[in-house]
Amino acid sequence: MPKTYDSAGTESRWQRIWEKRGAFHPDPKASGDPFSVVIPPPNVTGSLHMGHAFNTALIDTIVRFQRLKGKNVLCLPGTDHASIAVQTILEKQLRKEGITREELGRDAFLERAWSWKDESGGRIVDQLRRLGFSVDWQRQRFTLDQRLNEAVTKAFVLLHQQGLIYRGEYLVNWCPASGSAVSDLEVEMKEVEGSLWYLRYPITNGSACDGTTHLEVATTRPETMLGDVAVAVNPMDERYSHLVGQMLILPLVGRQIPVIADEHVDKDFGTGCVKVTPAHDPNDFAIGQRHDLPNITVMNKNGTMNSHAGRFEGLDRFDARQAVVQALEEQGFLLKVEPHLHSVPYSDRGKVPVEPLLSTQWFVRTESMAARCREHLAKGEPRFVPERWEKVYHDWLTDIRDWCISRQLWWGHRIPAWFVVSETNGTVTDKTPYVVACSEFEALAQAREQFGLNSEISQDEDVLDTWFSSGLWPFSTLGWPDESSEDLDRWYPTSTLVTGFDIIFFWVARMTMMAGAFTGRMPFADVYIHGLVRDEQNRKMSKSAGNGIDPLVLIDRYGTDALRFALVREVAGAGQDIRLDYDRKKDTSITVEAARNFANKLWNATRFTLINLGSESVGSLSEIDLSILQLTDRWILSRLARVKRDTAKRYADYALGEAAKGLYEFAWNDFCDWYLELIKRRLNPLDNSRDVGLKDSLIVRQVLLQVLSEFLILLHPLMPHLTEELWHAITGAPEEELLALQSWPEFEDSYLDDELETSFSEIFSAIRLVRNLRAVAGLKPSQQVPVRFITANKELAETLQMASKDIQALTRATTLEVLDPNEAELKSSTKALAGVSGELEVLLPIEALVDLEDLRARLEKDLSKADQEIIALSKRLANPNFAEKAPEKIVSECRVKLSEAESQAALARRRLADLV
RNA sequence: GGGCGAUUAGCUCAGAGGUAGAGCACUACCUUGACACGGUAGGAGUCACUGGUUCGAUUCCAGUAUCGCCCA
Repeated sequence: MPKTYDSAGTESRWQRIWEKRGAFHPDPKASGDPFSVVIPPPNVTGSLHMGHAFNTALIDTIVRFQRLKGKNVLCLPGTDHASIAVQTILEKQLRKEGITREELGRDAFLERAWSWKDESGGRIVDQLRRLGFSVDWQRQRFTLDQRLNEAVTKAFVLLHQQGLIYRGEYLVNWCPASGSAVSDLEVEMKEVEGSLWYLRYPITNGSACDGTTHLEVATTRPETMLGDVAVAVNPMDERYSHLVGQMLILPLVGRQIPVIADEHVDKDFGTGCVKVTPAHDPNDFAIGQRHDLPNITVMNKNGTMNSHAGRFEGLDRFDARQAVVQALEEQGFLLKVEPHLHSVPYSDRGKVPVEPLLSTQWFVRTESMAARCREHLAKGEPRFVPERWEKVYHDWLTDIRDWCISRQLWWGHRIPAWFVVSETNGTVTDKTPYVVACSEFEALAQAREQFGLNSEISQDEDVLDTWFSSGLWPFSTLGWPDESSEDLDRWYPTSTLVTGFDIIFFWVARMTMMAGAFTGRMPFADVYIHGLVRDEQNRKMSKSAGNGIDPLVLIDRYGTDALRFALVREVAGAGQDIRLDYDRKKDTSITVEAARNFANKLWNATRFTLINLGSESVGSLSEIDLSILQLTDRWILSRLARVKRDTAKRYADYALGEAAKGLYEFAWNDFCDWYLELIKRRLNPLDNSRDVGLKDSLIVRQVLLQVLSEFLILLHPLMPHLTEELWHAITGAPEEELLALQSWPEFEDSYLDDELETSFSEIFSAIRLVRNLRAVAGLKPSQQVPVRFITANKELAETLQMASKDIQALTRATTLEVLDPNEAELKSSTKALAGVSGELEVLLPIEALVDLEDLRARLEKDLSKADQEIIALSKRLANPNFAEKAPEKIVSECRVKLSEAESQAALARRRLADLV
């Protein structure tokens, strides 16, 4: 075994073996309780980023643990077709070639899309493999797969039958960049430095009865004034109430529009008068509905002005703004312009301001679906971890709006609705009736039945929002709507969903709504919500900001396991974001490096074990009599039992960061720093021949093997490749026998020994005290000196006596004595170095000339610390309220501490006095 | 405007009603038969601020400040 761990070779090898063996391809008929997870399907256009690595590390830790616990685990991978993203990429290609998608035609376009997907869409899947993700690749799904496509159609038809899908003309968020409507969730509000233009709208016939000649309106979007149909004021606004009902002349257009009163108008904004443009603003749309106003759309879907804009027709919306303002100014209608900070809705994907646009779209009626989810939630379904996200989910469901699901795109699930075009002279208008069906054949039959045998039908051109299919993911991937699917029967509802808080609305809530509607159950029992990975400056990583960190770079440098461990270890806090330190110039991360070092530490601990195991089989611990174990062995077994119990609980409770930290601590501190050092004496053949014996040498090897191999199982969910490699190295198991498929070592209460653990921490303190003294005295590590412990505490003395050989070995003591103060009195003659800790005093009776100043300073510091503690503790004990009201346990603890501090102070004083 | 979260060692973060912990960084010593991606020892913090509850608050409560996020 080489001295350092090579992650790259090991990782790719085990990934190959796992997959070749179908290790993670479960049989629905197999035994074990089902445990299932569907992964958040990454976008096929994407490449692996830190968010995927993080999410994967968490999911894989959970599912690998459950697999070890004997569950019948399915972890199902897949990708999402990402309508807008794919279409954007393809249209960019087409633009380069100088053609439009319309010229190419739908079928040819889709053909290209599929070949693009086949070539480039697999990249992210291969990258997920490099994370060692234990998913069932044989069950991999894509949202546009034939079966999933059928599921989407079925879902649409069912919802339509239930009256939960409707078609209607509403103001939607129009993304001019992608040429499609988008849902409310795909719109991001951005604070933008804009302007507030004050416009003068003249009153008809020159003036009103009070002589008012015009009204001033303030607007952030002057170009939309071409579509104004009214000016609204607050009914309580005394400045204007007498003008309500008066007509105004719309500048540039000349249309007469009324002054109306609407209580949603804010008296304090601008002038208190707002122009009403129902076809271009959501608030205005609502006002228009209330007052039965017409809607005048002045823009085309590509963001240019239409014929209603008169002479501005054809101008882009931003150019039109300039032109309209200029015209208003020239004609004296512009009063002033003020800088104004306001929120502008931007399209998530297109990165351009969305345009509220009146158009006919398909919507999902969400209220009843959301209500059903709220009912489930009241019963704790699903359970959110951490809990606080439940409120976020609940509040969104409570104040939910209908969901616009149609997209004017081609790549996606085509809406299964057919217009009966024969009813409207062969064209599709808003009035054209339609039928919804699972196939064109059924649609035609329906149309004939309803509209006569000569009916002609034509399918809606639009596709569905990608999230519509993602909403079905937990059950469509398992075979729904085929209710006889074995997978569905076995693994639905799924156990846990693991995802970032940023898609609770987009995805989690949509899945629960869809699942409620189609399966009557919530799609997962638990939702584990994690934070986002942020960069070294705490910024959210994003493609557009260009601050993403490529996980593959870190994997190449430190290994997958190191990256996984680092990410999980950072996540102890409840759903907080994690910040990854990353040096962009050097492509390094200290956090991941630390995890890599941990891997190397384990590699070497295993190397040590192998060197000492020898070639012959040592057998397993269960074959030997536990009572003949040495205390050191019982101690490490107790520590192991504890970490076994704690880790199982932490994995199961999604306290993954704590699990990682606990394992790290056990491995590095308990196992490597103490246990391995303690047993070296017993493993060493020279010592064996003297006083330890062959039998003990065999036992210690068995314990060593047992502890390490069990520990490797505990760590396996976090560092799967390394543990698989090391486990094979020490057990000699054949390649086909995988650690990933072993059983979790169950916690055994009988191994836990609190008293023994306490004793060992006393022993360790004593060892540290000696080492500290040696360091202070400047003794060379190689220099061996006698050590004398003095304590009045009999139990402590016994403990130290019991471990004297170990202490001697670890402190390089030539001899070791444990004395009580009286005995010590008799023996103390020579000058000695002295140290004090609690009730324990240590003397190194050496003649060596050392600078005693350091020692004095140290003792003085100990003394003042003890004195301070004495003051604080006696003050507290002197308070009658404390003795009365504090729990007895605390009070007695306090007394014990006081007496310890007093003895420490006394010892330190005596030693100081000796140091003349 | 409403809501949520954060504020603890130089950095990144844990923590719990009883005088603060880890990793990294730092200092000194050490190539000792697993490991220098290592070992041993060490230094380092008014737990953001102000009040309240309590025998006792860094921890619970209220408010303030700063930062971040979500919703409108």
